[in-house]
Order: sequence, then C-alpha cells, then structure tokens
Amino acid sequence: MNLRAIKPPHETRTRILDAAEELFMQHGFEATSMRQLTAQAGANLAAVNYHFGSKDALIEAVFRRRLDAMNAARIAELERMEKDAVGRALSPQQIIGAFVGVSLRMIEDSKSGGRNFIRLLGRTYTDPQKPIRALIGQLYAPAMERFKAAFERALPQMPRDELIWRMHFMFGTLAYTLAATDTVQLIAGCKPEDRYDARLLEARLTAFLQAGLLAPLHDSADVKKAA
Amino acid sequence: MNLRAIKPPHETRTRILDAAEELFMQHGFEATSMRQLTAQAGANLAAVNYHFGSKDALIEAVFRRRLDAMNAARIAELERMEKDAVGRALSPQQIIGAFVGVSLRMIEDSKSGGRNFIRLLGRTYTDPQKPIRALIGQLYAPAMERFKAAFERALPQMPRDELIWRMHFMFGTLAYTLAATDTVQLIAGCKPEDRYDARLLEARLTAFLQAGLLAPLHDSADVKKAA
DNA sequence: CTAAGATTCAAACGTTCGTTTGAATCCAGA
DNA sequence: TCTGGATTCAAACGAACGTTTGAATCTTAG
Repeated sequence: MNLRAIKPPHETRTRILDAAEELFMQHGFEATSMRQLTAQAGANLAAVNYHFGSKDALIEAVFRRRLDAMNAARIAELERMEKDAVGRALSPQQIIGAFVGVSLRMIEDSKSGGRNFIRLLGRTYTDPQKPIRALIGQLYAPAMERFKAAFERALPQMPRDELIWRMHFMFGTLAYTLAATDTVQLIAGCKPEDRYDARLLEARLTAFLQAGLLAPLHDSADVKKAA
Repeated sequence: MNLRAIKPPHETRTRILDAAEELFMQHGFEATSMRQLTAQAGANLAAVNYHFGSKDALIEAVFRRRLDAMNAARIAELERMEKDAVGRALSPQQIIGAFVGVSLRMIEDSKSGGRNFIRLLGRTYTDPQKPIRALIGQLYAPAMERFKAAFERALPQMPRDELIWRMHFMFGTLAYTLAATDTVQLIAGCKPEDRYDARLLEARLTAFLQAGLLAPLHDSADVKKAA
C-alpha cells in the first residue's frame, strides 16, 4: 500500500524487463545479478523466476519484446516504398534508409528505454554465448531475407556473394555504431554530444553505407581471378 | 617428469595466455572460470594468481601480449609507405590497407593462435566492462593518432568531424567483420569457408571501406545546414 | 651436495550466484 | 463476506566462483 506509491505504475513484469534492458546494457548479461536487477526493478528476488522461469528466459524475453516489432517496422517501411514505386526498383539509399532508420529513430526516444535496448542489441550480435546469437539470428531472419531480396532487385548486376558480403559489412557498421555510443573513444576529438543527433547520424551513416554498397567491383574481382 | 612429457613445451605463463585467448574468445571473460582455464592450460588452479596476480590482470596481459606489436606493425607499415612516397600524399587505399592488413593477416596463421586473439579483440571493442574498453582504447591510442594524421593529409578537403565519423564507421566495420567470423549468420547463404580466404576478404573489405571513406559529402552537409 | 629461490600442488577460504520453498498477502468473482 | 488463484515475500539451498594458504617439489648457483 505505502510501498505501492513508491513503485512505478508499470506491472512487475514490465519493470523487470526495463531494469534488465538497462543493466544488461551497462554491465552485460553475466555481470548483472538477479539481486541487482530485482532491486532496481523494485521487485522481490524471486520475481524473475516466477514471471519468466529463469535468467536465460528473461534475456530471451528482453529481445523478443522489441526485436519482432522492430523488424516488422522495417519490412512495413520497405513494402510501403515498394507500393509507392509501382514496379520500379527501389534505390539502394531507400532500402538502406528503411533498415537503419528504425534503429536510429529508437535512439532518440530516451523516454521509453529504447536507447538502452538499441545499444544492448548492437553489442549482442557478437555475444560469445551461442544460444543468444542464435536467438538474434532467428529474430532477424525474416527481415534479412526481405532486405536481401530488395537489394538483389535494386542491384541486379552485382554478384550474389559480393552483395552478401557488402550487406555483412553494412550490418557490422550499423551494429558497431549502435553499440559504441558512449563506449570506447578510439579516436580522440570525437564529440560525444554529436552522437545523439539522430538525424545527422543517420545522414552520415547512410552516405557511408550507400557508398560502400556501390563500391566498384574490379579490385575484389581481380583477386578472385588471381586466386 | 612423466607429466612433463604430456605438457606442451611452452612455459606455464605462455600456456595460460594461449588457453585464455581461446576460452575468452569462445565463452567471454565472465563465463570463463579459472578452473576451466587452468585445466586447459595444463596448470594448477593457483597458477594464474601466481603468475599474473588476478583474473583481471590476466585479461590485461592477454591484450598487451599482442596489441602493442600489432599497432607497432601498423605504424611501421604506414611510415614505410610515407618514406617511399617522398613528400607525396598517400592514397586512402594505402592507408586503409596498412590498417586492416595487419588484422587480416593474423587470421590466416591458425598455428600461433593469432586467429583466436583477433576474434576476441573484435568483440572486446564493445565490451560492457569499462576498464577493459579503457585498456583497449589506451593500447590503440598511438596508432589511431598516427592514422588520423595520415588520413587528414590524404584528404585535406574533408571536414575534420566528418573524417572522424568515417574513421569510426570504418573501424566498426573491421571490428564486426573480425568478431563475426564463425558467429551469427544473419544473412543466409553466406559460405563460411569464404571467410578464411584472407586475401579475398581483404580486397572486399578494403573496397567497401575506401568507397565509404570517399562518399560524397552533400547529404550529411544538407542535414547539418538544416539543423 | 646443499641451500635458496622459483614454481607447483591439494585443500580450503569466504562470497556470491541462480534458484527453490512455503507461508503471507493481494484481489477479483460468487 | 468468503474463497481461490495470482502474486509477493523472507529465507534458505547447493553449487560455483576468484583467491589464499602453506607445504611439497622442482631448479639452479655456490
């Protein structure tokens, strides 16, 4: 009763997911204890096992809560564009924008905790735990298939294996950019406040990715023939 | 005596570092226990604390063993190029090649365990633990300063903040490419055996990075003016 | 050969971890 | 108001963690 007034208005399940998002982002999965997590969520230690079953199941729930919706939004934006361009192929820039825009827009809303999730997600692509990577890959699979098909339609002259590699590079750039916000400052002189202007960041990132995707082929083709 | 025949010929210190490199890469720092690590190294449980002082100090030693030499090699290759091109500015491709070549060449030598280290390193750039990121940043600082200066000389017309962002993107692409070897297969149809042809990978990656670095400026500049 | 330092060893230390338990409490429907 | 399922709670569980200890065992120089 008097305690209820202190607790945020969310349900316990939601408060746990929010706390997990923040603490997993700050300290990683292993380094975040259930005692720390439930304390931050204002819940009892046993609440996680009651509501989710185990810590691993909580980790999975953290990703399922946001990732399905994110990739659905990506596909929806892609299909909206394809409907607008009746028959005509989309430009690479449009496709790139549909993919990165969803992530970068989520950084801006610091209110819903989406930023925490984006940074956590960017790091988890290379998580050492195989089950976690498998889950991420599974949740991404539908969107990845869809975007690969869109790129193939936009770039019919590009060899398939080359396209896959360039999509791989593009995805890596995005993942690192999302994860490295507030992390290691490898290059001195980088103004951190710049990182949170999502519009400017999106323009910079899109220009970089588009140029990389459309890079001339001959260099790698030479090596391929020589090998 | 009879045990000595079983143990690898390395000293205990080296065997521990090798085992740490492999297990940290496979499972991460927190998920690797000292018992597991010393067992793989063929050493006693207390050996880590005897030779390194603590688990954290071992992690630091793992990175110091390779990273200083790697960045020294990068700087040496850059200075050799600059000596060859007497006064003339280096091409962006040359500078990129000097940076990524050292990493990618290390993937090939599966004998010395360098591949384990490269993949571990790629993931650690975004490690949640702040001291670890700080160590990585400190070990990279001299090389980063040097390469930033080289890019500024090669691209005098590019705004400084734009260059820093593009270096950031390039570094992210490399980090993810190194870390994601054998990890999540987000894009179906990617042949894993391709990933170990370092020459082909280097050509592909360099072409992508060079194009991104030299991407036209106007898109981001427009947004900048509008903001 | 022997003394002394370096290294290895089995054992145990105290702490923290994720999880389980069973009683207490809340809360809607009859 | 009473009841039964859902939820919360304090307490404890066994296991695993990083580290420490002190004796045993190598290694080497005099």
